[in-house]
Amino acid sequence: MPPKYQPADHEAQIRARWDKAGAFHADPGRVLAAEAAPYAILIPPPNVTAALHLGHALNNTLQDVLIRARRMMGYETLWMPGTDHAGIATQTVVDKRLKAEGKPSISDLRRIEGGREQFIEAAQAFKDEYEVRITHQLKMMGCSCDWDRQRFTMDELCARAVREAFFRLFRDGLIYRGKRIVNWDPVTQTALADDEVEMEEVEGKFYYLRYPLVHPPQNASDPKDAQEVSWSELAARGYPGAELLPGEENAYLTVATTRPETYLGDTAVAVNPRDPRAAALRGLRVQLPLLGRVIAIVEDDYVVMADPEGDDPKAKYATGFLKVTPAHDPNDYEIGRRHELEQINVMAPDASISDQHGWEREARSEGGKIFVGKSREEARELVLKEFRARGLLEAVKPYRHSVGHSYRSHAAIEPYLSDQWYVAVTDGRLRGAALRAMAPEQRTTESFLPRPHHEGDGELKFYPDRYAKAFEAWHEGLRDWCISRQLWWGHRIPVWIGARPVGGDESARFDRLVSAWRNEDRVALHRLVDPAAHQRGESDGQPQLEAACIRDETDAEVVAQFEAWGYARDPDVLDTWFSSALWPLSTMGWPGAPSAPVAATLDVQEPGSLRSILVKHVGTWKSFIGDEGARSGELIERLLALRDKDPAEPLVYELFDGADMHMPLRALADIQGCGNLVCAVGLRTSGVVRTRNYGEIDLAAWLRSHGFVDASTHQLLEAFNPTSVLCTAREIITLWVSRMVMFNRYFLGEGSGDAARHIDGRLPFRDVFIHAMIQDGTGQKMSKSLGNGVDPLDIVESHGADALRFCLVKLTTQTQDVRMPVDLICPHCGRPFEPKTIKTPAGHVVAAPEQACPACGKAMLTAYGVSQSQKPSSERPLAKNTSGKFDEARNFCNKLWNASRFALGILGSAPATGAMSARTPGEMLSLPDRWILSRLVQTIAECERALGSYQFSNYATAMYDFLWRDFCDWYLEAIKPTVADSPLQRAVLLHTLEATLRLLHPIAPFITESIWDHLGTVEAVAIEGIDLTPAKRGGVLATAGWPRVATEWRSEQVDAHFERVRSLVTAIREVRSQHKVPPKRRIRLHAPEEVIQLIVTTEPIISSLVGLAGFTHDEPRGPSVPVRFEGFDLRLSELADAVDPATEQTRLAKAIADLVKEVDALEKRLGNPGYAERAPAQLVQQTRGLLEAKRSELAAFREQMERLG
RNA sequence: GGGCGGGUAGCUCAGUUGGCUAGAGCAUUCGCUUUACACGCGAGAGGUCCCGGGUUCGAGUCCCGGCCCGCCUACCA
Repeated sequence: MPPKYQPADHEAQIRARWDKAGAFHADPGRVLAAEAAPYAILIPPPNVTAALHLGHALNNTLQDVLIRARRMMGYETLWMPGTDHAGIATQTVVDKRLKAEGKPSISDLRRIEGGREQFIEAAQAFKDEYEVRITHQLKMMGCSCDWDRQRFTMDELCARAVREAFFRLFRDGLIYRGKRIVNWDPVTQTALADDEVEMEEVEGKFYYLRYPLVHPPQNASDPKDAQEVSWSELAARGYPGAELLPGEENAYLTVATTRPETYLGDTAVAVNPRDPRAAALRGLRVQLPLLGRVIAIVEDDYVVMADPEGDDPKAKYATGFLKVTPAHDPNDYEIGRRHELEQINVMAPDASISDQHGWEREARSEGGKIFVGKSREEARELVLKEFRARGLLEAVKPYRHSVGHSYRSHAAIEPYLSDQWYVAVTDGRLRGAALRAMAPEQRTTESFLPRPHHEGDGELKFYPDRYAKAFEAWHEGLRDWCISRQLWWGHRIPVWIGARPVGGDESARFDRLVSAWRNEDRVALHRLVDPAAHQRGESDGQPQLEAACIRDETDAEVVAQFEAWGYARDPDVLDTWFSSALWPLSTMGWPGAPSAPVAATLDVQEPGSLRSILVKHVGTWKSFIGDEGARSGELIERLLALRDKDPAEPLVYELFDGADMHMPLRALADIQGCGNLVCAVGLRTSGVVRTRNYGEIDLAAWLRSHGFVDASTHQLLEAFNPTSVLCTAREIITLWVSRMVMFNRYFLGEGSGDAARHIDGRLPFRDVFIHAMIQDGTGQKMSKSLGNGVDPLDIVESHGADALRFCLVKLTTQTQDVRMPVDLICPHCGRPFEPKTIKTPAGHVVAAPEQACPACGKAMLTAYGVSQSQKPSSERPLAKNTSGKFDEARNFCNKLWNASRFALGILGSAPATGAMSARTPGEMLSLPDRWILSRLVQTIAECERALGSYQFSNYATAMYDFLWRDFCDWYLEAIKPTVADSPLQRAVLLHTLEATLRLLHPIAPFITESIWDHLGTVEAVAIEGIDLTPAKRGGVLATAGWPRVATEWRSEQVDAHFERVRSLVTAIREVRSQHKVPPKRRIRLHAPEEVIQLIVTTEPIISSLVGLAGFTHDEPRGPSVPVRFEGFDLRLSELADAVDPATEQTRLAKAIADLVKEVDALEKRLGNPGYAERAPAQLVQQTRGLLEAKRSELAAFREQMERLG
């Protein structure tokens, strides 16, 4: 073993060994057969938008620690890996990339036939690239995922789950379509969920606009004849203050707004009914300047009354009159609903003023047309200009407020009226299921409390528990979830919209067919009625539009027929979180029945010859063989060729009826008649094979790309759901955790069709662990645009994967977010340095885009530079990152390496004795041996406790202290003189080392595996009560047993005994150091019998640790100095040729000063009358004893001082 | 506005039912090529535990108030 641990020399081969051993592949069969308890974790699927940064490294390291520990503890473990398609994020990135490459981007593709498909292809390629990169990063970090089961949220298995889930929710009335105000991103032109909107403080302005008052016009449709209302008229009506205004002039109301341009869509002015002016205004109207539109004055409690002196900023700025724009403001929309106001949408989807989207009337008039085609910003200026010109702009005041921005395009959100799909998450079947799931002790409100003896209820627990509050509060204020997105990249909504045929044969045929299909659950139909509109009674007289949700989009018969009736598929896709919410179900094969019988049937010819079996639900024969040249057509062609023509016959395949998986279908008529076909393929090989017709292919990977899954996939749900824990960051609690709980419980529940009788199913996971966020060195969130994110691979390169992991684990305390100051590594000379920073326009502090190496002076680019679209070159390469934060962990790994190297040197050179006694009682062991075993027992307990309560930092700290402070500093040093001649000591050494490697393996898998490999041949005497079970698969430590050491080895007596040795050694070392005794000089100890006994019984430990030439009862003859130990006066002699009295005086003075302080404090404590009375007697006794000891020590030192003169 | 978290050594952070002298890593001082490790070994120095009250025999820890910092959430009248 080399004297330094170089991670790069080991990590690759260790990964290969794990891979070869199949160490991480989960076998649901063992769980179902009750051979092992399950322990499962679902990876929070990273977005394929970008490579992973340190935050992901933290997230995944913690999961790996948990899963590796449980694997060693004997659980059947599954860590399900995968990635997320991240709809809007990926679409934006891909679009940007297309633009940068000069290829047609979305705006171009929208205009051409097949543009959508073309874009999806580009996105798919992008996804493939990043999926590979992300997977590589995870593997480099040592993540022990079940890589054979890796999923993607848009792969066929997941897509099937999405369609099924949508269908069931739709059928059960939990999905509806409605015209609502949504958060509209005018740049990407899609609706966003509330949580995709970021609030940003902006310096805005309040504009005060005057709206003239008029009498209701005679002819409502022609407002030109509206009569003005004068101030004197208003005064006569009792309007307070009107008499002070010029009586003949036209009276007006002043509204305050931050968005003057929306006045174009105003359909009312609202006033609080308690406002003293309200009564006088009853029956009057307001006429919008330029447009001439006459709108009502409505009374609504929502309106805040003006209060210029008040503390409420709203009241302070308010005029008491609120302009109401139902189509462009969510609150106004609600007011509009209450007062049945018209909704006038004045904007196009790109937020420009438009006469094409609901605003026709005045848009073409003289006053209105000047606005058409203007952007929001231009329109605002124009409105202000026109109002100012007419003397209708009363005032402008600066106002600071937050405005929603798209988390992707960063454009200001436009509240926009549009048709969207919603999930009724506020329904008790969904929200209730999530709230009832919460552990009762973490609840603070009384709604939806868990019911006794109800599966899943009360089982969901948050760690740390404060996060339960966020979860609960979110559900209390929940609104229905907008799930449609006007994007291309995502799961397309499986709904066809159209009008049913009216009258005649076709109508009858429709009724007949559709009713049959509904009975078969192949389609569900709803009239497109917005519940809100329905309430208002607006649904009557509307065209009879219907939404048909088709359960299986490959159900060609149904699809073709609906399209023949003129139904068209909804172009929108689903919110990414819809598929994320199904992650616990879709990755485990839901919906689908276990397909275990397939194995027996396929394997009948040569039992045991199949390495793996993959299955796919293919629907009908027609959909399976597909059209000429289609993807599925290629599939069947190759399957046939590989089975029937290839000499190696690498596979067998059969078709089954999904309803009966015991007998394969052989007759063509049976196959063609079956609507629920399952294709099962048995592979005789694994990895890449050479075929006659298709060159070298990895059959398993190829089949997976066609939607085939491992035959055991459908057993996963039974075996591993609920999973054990979900590890994530707090920003996801609401977005994701809640929705997984709702969906898992709903879809695995029973009686879903009927709200009253629905029974919640089980949870997707029982524990939710929320970990810290990693920020950059100045506390800013890591982001791609700031270039302050760190690629974990940079750290793997500079410090090694284990150091990366150990550091992250040690940082994970219960409270703190983590700041990670980052250095650059010069790509020219390899030296690290602290980068120069700059302030971005937005005020962020980042590394300057270009840097010069302080050592070699050459130039380089930073990630921020690249994000500002600078291109790296050979003169200016991209610099990698590193951070001194990881040094501690790297040093720790090196320490472990060297301690092991030392131990192996000893263990390898001396053979185990012939006498391999099976049981070695403790009495035969030396003090340090018994002590290290006692410490080992304590350390194991601490690690287990920490792991069980997700206190990761404590786990790492326990290992650090045990390995470095106990094992290296004391145990190894103590046994050095004796270990070569003691087989027992060597046995303890070996077992302790091995147990340490096992304990540390979950945190530092590479180095422990590497050292374990060297341990293979070493033998030693067995020690009673130490249980180290061998590796289960491929001889790798990752599958070896967690160390079990009998608690009998823990001994407080032994600990105390060894502590005496340690404090004597420390006391003597202190004197040696202060008197500057050369390290090699041997000194002599003069001590009373009790201390001599301690030394004699533990020899040669103390002598060797402090460099004693000898010890004796005798008084020293030459010069000597005193040492205090356990109240005894010891003396050290032969420190030097002459003791320096000045040094000694300084030392004693310091000791005396310290002791005086301590004695004072103790006296004060005991002098307090309450202390003796109220404090526990044992504690008081202890304090008295301590005071005595200190006093005597103090006296002794003073005496020494006097003797010195 | 509401909620949550944090303020402990020069820096980054531990400190789980209140209880012996408040800990670690880095940095720093002194000494050391001690035959596993200088990514090391030995010995030090360094703290009004943000401020002010309170409860208690006893408060870094519990309660109240205040001041800073961060995050989440609400609000575009």
